[in-house]
Amino acid sequence: MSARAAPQEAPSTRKGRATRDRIVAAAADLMYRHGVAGTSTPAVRDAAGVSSSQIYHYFADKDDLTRAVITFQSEAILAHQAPLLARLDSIGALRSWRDVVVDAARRQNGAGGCPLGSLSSELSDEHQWARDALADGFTAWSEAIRAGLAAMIESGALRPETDATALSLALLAAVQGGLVLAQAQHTTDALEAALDTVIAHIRDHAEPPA
Amino acid sequence: MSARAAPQEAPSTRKGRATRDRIVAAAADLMYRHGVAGTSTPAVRDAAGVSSSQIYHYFADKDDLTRAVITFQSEAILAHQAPLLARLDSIGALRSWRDVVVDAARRQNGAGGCPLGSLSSELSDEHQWARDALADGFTAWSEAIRAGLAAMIESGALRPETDATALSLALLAAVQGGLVLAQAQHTTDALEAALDTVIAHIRDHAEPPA
DNA sequence: GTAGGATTGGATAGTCAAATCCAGTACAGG
DNA sequence: CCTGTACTGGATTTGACTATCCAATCCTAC
Repeated sequence: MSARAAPQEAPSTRKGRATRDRIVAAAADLMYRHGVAGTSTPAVRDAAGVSSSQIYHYFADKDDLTRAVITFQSEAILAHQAPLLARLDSIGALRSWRDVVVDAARRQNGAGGCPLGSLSSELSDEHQWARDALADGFTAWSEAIRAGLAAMIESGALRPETDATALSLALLAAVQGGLVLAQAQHTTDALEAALDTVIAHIRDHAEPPA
Repeated sequence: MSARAAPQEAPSTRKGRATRDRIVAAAADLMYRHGVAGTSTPAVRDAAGVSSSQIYHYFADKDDLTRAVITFQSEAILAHQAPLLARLDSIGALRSWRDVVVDAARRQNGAGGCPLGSLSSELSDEHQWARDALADGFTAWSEAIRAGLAAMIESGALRPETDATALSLALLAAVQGGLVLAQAQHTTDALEAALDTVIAHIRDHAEPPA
């Protein structure tokens, strides 16, 4: 019984899982740096140190591997940001989150953009399955931001009537747009301007009157 | 003397110019819908109704054609938005511009994203020449927005100390990020939230006190 | 330890895109 | 008109990539 017909999500042996993970990690790295179309399966094979057949043993085709990469990147971003977003309790904490995002972009001169945003831009129009997976990733991300803002409302750091949903979307859009521009302009100016503007608006409107 | 060695920017005959323009327009359309990597030269050939050799008569290679497409899209966007941006004289005019952007995105359900943003996301990391051309396009765009805001300052619609440069970058980032999210989520919610937040901030801070 | 599925290696079809070649046609200047 | 250059058509070469095949090896359960 080969896995060919329907590659399993989880290989049954420890070694199999390790191989599968290595393939996904290598593919994620290459696709982040060169795009999906710019990443060939031979390149993934070499980077992961496996042979061609492994890839097609664990994944039905390149699309299936790409889907795994989308999931991988969604989880990586959330794992990285969730701790920060879960601890939002003041405008200062929001600014700290801003600094983390800006510093990350600055460290690589804007190169790469957002792992999720880049994939979305390349795949969303073309593949329904990709758009669904990417929309889920973005929704989880904006939801994490929204939850952080909701906690700030709860704690009294923001006014009760604050529209946390709209503001979380505005913040996420600021991140995405700022990163797109950082990629082309090699400056985080736009990213900073966008985030600072939204955060200033939150400060002015959402902070309870002294 | 063939044009092969260094394809001229402008064919000398009327017919040549028409052919070249047809190729660029077809390539721009295909690359907008399917990405650069997803657009083959045979596809461009068929869409433009020319033969393979025409493409390589007018362009050194696919990269050269892509460069022409970037220029084409930059000019198309500016041509479309400049009239609106040149006439900014009030917060209401800014909101009208916002509506045009949002309506355009809504009409296609977010599909396609920004013609310049998509190209940037795909090419900026990989090709220096593309990043330069795209950065120029974004700079011209943000400059047009900045000039509009500057005119509002001039006319007294905004306070003199308003940072038009930062706000123009924030607005452009809001557009780019909102369109990225619209592509994946098939909603203009994030685009609207981001633009509305920045515009609200401008209203609150930049309008002169009554 | 040993049987049988899980995993691995590498060669190889089959497909398609990028770029070139060369022969033929259209057109502008004299 | 006529000559040379601009332009056009389509076959073709070359190379890369996706996906498959099958034999060999490794593990794990018994």
